[in-house]
Amino acid sequence: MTNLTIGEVAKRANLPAKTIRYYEDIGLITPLRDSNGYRVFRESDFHKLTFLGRARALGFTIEDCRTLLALYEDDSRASADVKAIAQKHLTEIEAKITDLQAMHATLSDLSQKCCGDARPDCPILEGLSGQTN
Amino acid sequence: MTNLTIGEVAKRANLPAKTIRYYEDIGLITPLRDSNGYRVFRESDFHKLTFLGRARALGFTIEDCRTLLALYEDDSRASADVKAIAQKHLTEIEAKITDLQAMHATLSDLSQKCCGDARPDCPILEGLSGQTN
DNA sequence: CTTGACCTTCCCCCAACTGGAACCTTGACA
DNA sequence: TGTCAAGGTTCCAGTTGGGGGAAGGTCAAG
Repeated sequence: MTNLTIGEVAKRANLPAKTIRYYEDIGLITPLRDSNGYRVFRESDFHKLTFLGRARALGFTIEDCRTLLALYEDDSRASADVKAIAQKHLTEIEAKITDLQAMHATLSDLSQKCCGDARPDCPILEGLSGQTN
Repeated sequence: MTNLTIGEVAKRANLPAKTIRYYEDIGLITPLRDSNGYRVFRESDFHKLTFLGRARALGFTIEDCRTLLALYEDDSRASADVKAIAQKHLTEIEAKITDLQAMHATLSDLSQKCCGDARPDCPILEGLSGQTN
């Protein structure tokens, strides 16, 4: 249960093996190696991988994940440092949502005006071409 | 007013010159060339660029832009073809918004529980590490 | 002894640009 | 005429976060 191959840890952490190799490549994890060259994943590696999986699923960048992981490992961290990263990310998420909502509003507006039949008249194309009509 | 250099058309279309060169590279526009090798942009090139700028601002992929531009140029198009692309894109935007809202909900939940002071106790890290607490 | 399922490294590919190097052209000014 | 800055040109590399696939090593089962 403690030492896993990449395939086993991939299943348990629910991450592609490719992704795990990539995370080692960029220094997020450092699994041991067996005499045959195979990676050996300890519990601690598995925990880091699940941590990374969740953080990525929440949209944190790899660099944020690196920082969060370091804070996670640091018993003397200040929770303020973690919260600051989370708040910054929340702000970015809000900005993206706002952008997408604006796009959606504009495009659904144009789309509603387009009857979508066999004729060439198209308010969507007119809107894109800049006709104020 | 009709023939522009890349710098001039970049200003008017509000696009970086680099982006315009890239659009030529991938065949979205085909400006003429002067005897000195400089690109020469006609009105029609300018119109295509503003069209592309707007379509990209609405989040359409380059390939969607290529298709939309072809439809724009095609007088015998069916508006249904345009509308189909728009509707598909709207659905994708909606999916992204939903994803981001879910991330936001989870993360703001965790963040609210974190007092964010100098102490190490941090519900955000606990949440990321998978503690059901 | 071979087969199939693993594992390894390596390199290229994706979107949609952006930055920078090295070099050419043009117009203005001394 | 020399030169300088501000344009233009091409080409190459890097970005994010991996994915696809080749070429080859390893291991357990039959």
